[in-house]
Amino acid sequence: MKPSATPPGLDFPRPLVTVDLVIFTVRDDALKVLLVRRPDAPGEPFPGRWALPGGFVDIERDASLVDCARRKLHEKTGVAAPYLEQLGSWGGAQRDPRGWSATHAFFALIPGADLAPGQGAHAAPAEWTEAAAATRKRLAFDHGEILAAAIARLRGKVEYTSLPAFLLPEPFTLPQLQHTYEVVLGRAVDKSAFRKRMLDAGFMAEAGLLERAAGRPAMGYRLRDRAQPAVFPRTFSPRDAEAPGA
Amino acid sequence: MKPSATPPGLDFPRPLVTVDLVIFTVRDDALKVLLVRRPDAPGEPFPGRWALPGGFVDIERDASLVDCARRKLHEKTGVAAPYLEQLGSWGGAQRDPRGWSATHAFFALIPGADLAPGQGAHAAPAEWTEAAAATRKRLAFDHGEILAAAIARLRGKVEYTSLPAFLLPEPFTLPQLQHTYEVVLGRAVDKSAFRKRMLDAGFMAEAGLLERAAGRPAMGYRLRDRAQPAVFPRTFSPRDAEAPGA
DNA sequence: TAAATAGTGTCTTTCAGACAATATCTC
DNA sequence: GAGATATTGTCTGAAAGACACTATTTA
Repeated sequence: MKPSATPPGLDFPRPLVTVDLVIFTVRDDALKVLLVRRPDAPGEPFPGRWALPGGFVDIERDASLVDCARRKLHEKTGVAAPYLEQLGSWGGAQRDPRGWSATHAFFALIPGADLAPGQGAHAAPAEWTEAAAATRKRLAFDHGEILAAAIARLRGKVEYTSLPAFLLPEPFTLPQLQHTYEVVLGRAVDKSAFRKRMLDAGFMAEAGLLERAAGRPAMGYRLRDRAQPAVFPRTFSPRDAEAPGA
Repeated sequence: MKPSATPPGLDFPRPLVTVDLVIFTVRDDALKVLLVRRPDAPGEPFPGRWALPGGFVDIERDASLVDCARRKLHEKTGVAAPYLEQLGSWGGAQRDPRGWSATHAFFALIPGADLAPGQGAHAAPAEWTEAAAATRKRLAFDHGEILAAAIARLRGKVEYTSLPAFLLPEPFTLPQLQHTYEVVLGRAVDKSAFRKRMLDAGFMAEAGLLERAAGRPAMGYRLRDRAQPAVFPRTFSPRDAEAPGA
């Protein structure tokens, strides 16, 4: 172990350091985000309030910030290797009553099918909340602001990336993917143009025909790269050119 | 003042928290970034190495991370209100020999004309380095990685935003702006298409004709909003669709 | 008038959007 | 065949890229 005495030159107060997660999925035709309840124990800030899942960085266990995020995500959802992207950091004297704190926010996309209702064997009660409804809740800390930034980033990127593909279990069909886009964007997109764009981008590989409940079977696809989304040279509807994340 | 005793439940070791800056400007037809030399004092990590400007968050002085970034930027360059954007955060057990540390990286764009050579009345020797050359130096900490991320973000965003306008002193002309784009992108862009795009985006206001050394005077422009860049619905050259930041 | 730089016009190609038509499955 | 869903084809309009042309200054 390392010596516990603070080296000279470093004996000044340090901020609290946390990692928070905005975990998205699409379920029941709606974009949902995972919220947890703050504990009610005495001394806890924002008791009983809804908050983003997260917590302090454990410098004994976590080798890096991303490791910490991945660990917390796995604890909450049971999902091991989702799409995970850094959203940004928020820090200041006022955001946590326990003192100057800085949080590193990540956002994750997980397939709807990966969510058994009670999954994530963790203590705090968690709930999948519709994104629009979640922004209207008065969340703990500055989590309302972080959530809003995450939704803006997701919506913005969906206009010109293949991000929604990470919200679907594989293999998926083009109509399913289109539906996911429409749910996240909140508007309909043209079928023909959509298919041309997706197929031309070349980020999917065919994975055999999939039977459907009714109608013609659809081609199934898998992602060629589960780590990085494809980027399109144009946004979907030029009429509302919206900003990218960050 | 607040009690100095650590409240119960918070008595675990905390990471070191820093802010680092990637400060860009365009000067002498090149994209440049500000580097500083690490001190040579004993106990200092990476003595004598080049590094990004930055340092520890001072929880007494800095109300927030952005405040801290703005303060350090002003100390180094004398520039008060530049374009400042969060780049991301890097944290882990290995990046600083003094212990588990997390840095919040920002990137700033400042006009070339704002740089008197010796400006920024600060101790450490600082130097404007060509961006490409800076990436080849062996920087302290993980600053090489941070710098690479900043350059990628800048290049990516320049494809579809008005960011280069923040690298010019006002008022500026369209040919000057085009030249700045070309310096950052490292390739020529078509004059006609460029002008159409910039003028249609409507982020500039006319500011009177500017005399030039030779040739016809050019219209001067000012930014309507010095805080936010304009976003174009398409990238410049569809042939290389490149990713946005973050 | 020549040189230099700023600004505009025109043509072509590309491609998203709209929407109609066709294909393939179940019942 | 009817209904449902998947997939493809065709037309059109808007806009970017290429590039030639015009405009306004100084020497």
